[in-house]
Amino acid sequence: MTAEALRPAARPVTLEDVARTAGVSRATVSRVVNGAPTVDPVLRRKVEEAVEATGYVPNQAARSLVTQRTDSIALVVSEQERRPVAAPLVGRMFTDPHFGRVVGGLLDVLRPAGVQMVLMLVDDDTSRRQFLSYLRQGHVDGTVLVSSHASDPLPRLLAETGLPAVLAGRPARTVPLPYVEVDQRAGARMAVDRLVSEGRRRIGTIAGPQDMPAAQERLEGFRDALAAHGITDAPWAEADFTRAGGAEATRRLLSEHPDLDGVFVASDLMAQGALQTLLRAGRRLPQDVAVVGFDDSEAAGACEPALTTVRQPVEEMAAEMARLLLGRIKRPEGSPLSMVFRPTLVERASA
Amino acid sequence: MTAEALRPAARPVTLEDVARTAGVSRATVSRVVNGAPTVDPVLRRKVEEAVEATGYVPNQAARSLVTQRTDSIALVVSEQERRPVAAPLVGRMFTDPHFGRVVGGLLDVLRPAGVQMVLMLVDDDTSRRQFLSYLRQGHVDGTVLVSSHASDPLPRLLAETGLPAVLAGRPARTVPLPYVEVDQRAGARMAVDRLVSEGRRRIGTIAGPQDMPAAQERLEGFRDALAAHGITDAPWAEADFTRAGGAEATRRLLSEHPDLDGVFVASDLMAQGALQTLLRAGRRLPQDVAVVGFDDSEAAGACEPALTTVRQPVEEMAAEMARLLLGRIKRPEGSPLSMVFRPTLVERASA
DNA sequence: GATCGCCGAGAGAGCGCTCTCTCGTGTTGG
DNA sequence: CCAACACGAGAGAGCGCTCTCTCGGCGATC
Repeated sequence: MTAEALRPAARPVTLEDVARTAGVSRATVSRVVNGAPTVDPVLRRKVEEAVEATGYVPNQAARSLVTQRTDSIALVVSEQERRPVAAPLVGRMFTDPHFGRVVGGLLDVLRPAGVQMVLMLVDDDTSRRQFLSYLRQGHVDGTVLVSSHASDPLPRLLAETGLPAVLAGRPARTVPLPYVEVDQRAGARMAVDRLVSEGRRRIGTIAGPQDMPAAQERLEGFRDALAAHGITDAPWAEADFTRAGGAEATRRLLSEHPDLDGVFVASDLMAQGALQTLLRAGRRLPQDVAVVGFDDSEAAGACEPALTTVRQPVEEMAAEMARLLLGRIKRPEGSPLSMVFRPTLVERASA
Repeated sequence: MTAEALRPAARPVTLEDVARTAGVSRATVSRVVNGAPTVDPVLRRKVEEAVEATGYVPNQAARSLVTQRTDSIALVVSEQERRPVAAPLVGRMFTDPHFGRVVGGLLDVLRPAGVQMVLMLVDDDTSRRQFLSYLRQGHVDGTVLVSSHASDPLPRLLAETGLPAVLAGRPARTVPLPYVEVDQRAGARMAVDRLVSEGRRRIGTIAGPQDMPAAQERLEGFRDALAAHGITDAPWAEADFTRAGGAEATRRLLSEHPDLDGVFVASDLMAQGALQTLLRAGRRLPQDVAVVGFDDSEAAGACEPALTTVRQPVEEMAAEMARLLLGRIKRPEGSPLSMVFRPTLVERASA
């Protein structure tokens, strides 16, 4: 490696430079770089050597300008507007291990495809406007949108741009965009079936925020499953998908229904809080109260007792989102095909 | 909004179009869009109306091509090479809540600056090469590198590109790049001081992987602090910064030193595992064994008992990295100025 | 009243690349 | 042996934008 190669201040190497050192035209170098088949092997070799010698790297901006592609997509997290006071710096979504799994699953497909991922946060009108204009600027070829609140206008606005996009989870209102999600109702049913098969009859649930479609469906699935077992009483408390929220909601639920012998908690993180509350209330687990979580996060196995939980294949779902999106980028006219994954029950000690 | 505006298939609006509808030249539109001062207010108004009417959004690729800037940076996570078998799809880094806090802190500074963040994972030669060539392509203006392993060649390679970059944490080998980190030794000292002031004398530590500089320094700080208190025996066990690893290492440590009355665990996640092991071994916490963690993650407060821990201001540190990077992008010739933050002790129930 | 200077706007040259079109060469068939 | 053809390579026209340079018009100066 020459000193030249180390100095980026020097004029960057262009196609022209490579062409000159290889003794061919710009067009030929372009063909070689882009793997066109119609190049004489001898010339190809010469060009490759010239590329090597000059340290040439294509300029993405110039390429995008003519191809109208950027080979990158946006991962957009749309959160509820921050409250004016005391909110953490930036949304809590990023610290949720669930989100990390989504990122991992996406990258697993995007990286081999040579597609980069831009991470964006939308949490108010300004950032929403910025994001939409960013999209229209053609800065990314498509979008994966993580939007959890039913009232979020972003899925609709995104659909209206007509640009390729995929949603993480079914939107509250029907929108002409493909989505990927787990069968929430089936998951809740599995949890209830497990609790019932363990002989539990006084079963409650800690539900997620009822302005989130996913949380709504888990609650509805819970109720339907209980009804299917002939149980009409379905006590529940709402929490915010955090550990602390789960603990607090469990306290409320327990004070109103001290005789509970089973709980379906709509996320593992909340289940951690629920277990804590139950233990502190003197319940033995699972003898007195059996608990089933949702997600099968890494923490589930580390709970005390280890958490029986409904597994959703987050990484595979994320990978599928990436594939769906790349497909739509390639053929935008195809019909928006969604995918619903089946959850499975992971049996551990808590139920 | 007209039907036209909704149809992206239609030829996108360019500067030329705006210029025509406003009855001015391209140059003037460009001046208005970029806020140049030397524009007649009347014309400016006309242009703004034309921009509004046409729905014009500047093309980033074209702009980058001439300005040589992209207004985006890369957040690069460099992990140890994956093992060939049984490794999870993509590195575990993303599911670590610590990482989420870093992302949040970065975005907090980048968003107001209008700078986008591209998330990249480097975990083998191929992806490293891809990343470096991505950089040289000028696809991003700078890099924030999260690299934790001492043997990682990436910090050096990154420095050699001469492009703006900031490191999360001090690199093992000195490299001409600014870094941001917490004073690891001081943190370990705070933990030990706390344990000693609680009357503990038989103190061990669960250290992080000793191929990570941060983990090394915490261990060294631990030893130095014990020595300062006249304690020469410093038992320790190494773990991998995971919950399960922390639990396992604690088992080992405890079997060799059953009389331990205090433990400094080099991360909260590992501390969760340590608490579990200690409880299962019949120790009362904190009466029999006091425990101090490191990080002050969200989970620390949710532990049973709540974890006394060394807080590092992750979000502020990340924000500082972003500021440092933006500064270097603006003035690359400035000297690479690093920052070391002071940790604080958060007192809870475990020690 | 002529000259100078200044300010604001337009003209136009690229930025580095892709891609179509054209042309020259080698190959095949009649 | 020549026409028809295939194929590989070069020429050149942009992609949409910024920015320098130039120029017209105006007020100030002598």
